[in-house]
Amino acid sequence: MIAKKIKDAKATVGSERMSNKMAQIYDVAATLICAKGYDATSVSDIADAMNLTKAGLYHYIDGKQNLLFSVMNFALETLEEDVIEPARDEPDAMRRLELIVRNHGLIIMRGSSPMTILMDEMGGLTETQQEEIQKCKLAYYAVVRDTLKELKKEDKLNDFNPSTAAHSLIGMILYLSRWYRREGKMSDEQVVEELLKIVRSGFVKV
Amino acid sequence: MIAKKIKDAKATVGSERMSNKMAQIYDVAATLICAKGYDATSVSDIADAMNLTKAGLYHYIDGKQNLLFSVMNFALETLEEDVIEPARDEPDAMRRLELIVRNHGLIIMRGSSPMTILMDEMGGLTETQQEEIQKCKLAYYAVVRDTLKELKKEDKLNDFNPSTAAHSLIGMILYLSRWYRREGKMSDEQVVEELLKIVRSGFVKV
DNA sequence: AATGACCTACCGAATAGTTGGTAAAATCAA
DNA sequence: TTGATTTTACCAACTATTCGGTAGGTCATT
Repeated sequence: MIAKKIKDAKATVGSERMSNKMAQIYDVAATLICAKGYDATSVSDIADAMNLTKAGLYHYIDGKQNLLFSVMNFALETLEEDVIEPARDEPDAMRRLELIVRNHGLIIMRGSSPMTILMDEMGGLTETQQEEIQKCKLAYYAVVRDTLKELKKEDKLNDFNPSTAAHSLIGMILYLSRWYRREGKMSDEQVVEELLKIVRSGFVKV
Repeated sequence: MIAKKIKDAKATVGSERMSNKMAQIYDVAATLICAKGYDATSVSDIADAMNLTKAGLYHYIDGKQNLLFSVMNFALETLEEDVIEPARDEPDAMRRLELIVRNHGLIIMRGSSPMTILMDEMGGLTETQQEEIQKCKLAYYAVVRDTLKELKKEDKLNDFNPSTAAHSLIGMILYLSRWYRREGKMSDEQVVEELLKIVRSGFVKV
């Protein structure tokens, strides 16, 4: 009880409350940008959705472009924590591949708007920012490709060019955001199972 | 008779020149929009690229939005002529599937900017226009799905949900525009072969 | 008194689209 | 064929609006 009070008090004192608000801003911005596109979303739109004026919102952010950059970095953190980290901890290449498909697929189907923005709104960034994000994307792509290469070494992969196969696999996963609807017939778990079937029989030697 | 022929010829020359110019406008617009995005491409940008003033360009188009719509319809015509028509003429489901992957893949890798726009810039359209384009996209998707269903009936398809498989396949193909570079190591034909390998071993029973 | 969390009111730049023209080409009448 | 008329293919200049961003203020909390 006392502990809680202290925690609450501390929360009030600045940084946590601040970062709560920042998180909320990122979330609201991501939702809007994901729905309407970066250029079509004005700073005022975001401010309105936050029940702030534009100038009020500018108290928290330092420009529209940097806000987009932050949202994208948030998406990359999610990707790192929920997909790459678990994959790194899995020594078996086959299970690692399945983990990647499952975790990345679920993130997208559960509607992570930052993740969608990460793919669609690169043009809104500075060239420097683009390069930084691109570097992270390539690192992710490398994880997938290396896993496929490892499978090939174990003779568990069909005779594919691992690079093309990795891109194709990622394309398949990312495209989920364009067609999967939560109101539809299939649950996200069911779709993951279907994807895994394709991966198992398509990429992996039988 | 001769007079009519001459008139027709002249009419043809006139309207052909016109539609040549229109085609050129669509092409230039598509290239710019594909490179920078719809919102970030101003009508003046397109006019400049056409060596016209904005007012001069407006002589040919009736608004930015309708121009985008026309470009997208142009992409759909390409899809119809170069992918769907050839597929319709192929009775064998297996070969039909291969034709789709090959033809659609090649269009994208050879840099059809209208095709990329078709996927990325739906938000720039009226709702009515969006619905019209979406209808065509769904028709294409249905062709792929029905082909997969047919293969399943012939017992040549692994036990997939044809709907999910169709989406995944299309996602794989469309993603080509995001990673394939003509300056890279692989030729478009080579990539097509890789995709077909994935399709053959992944979607089709061995 | 100082700081954080806002707001009102504004600015400069850019943009989609229009108006009112001109010069040349195409069409038509004699 | 020629002269008159209409149409085509443009352009310079302008309007109205929107947008990203800022200056300078208020007010409550600390």
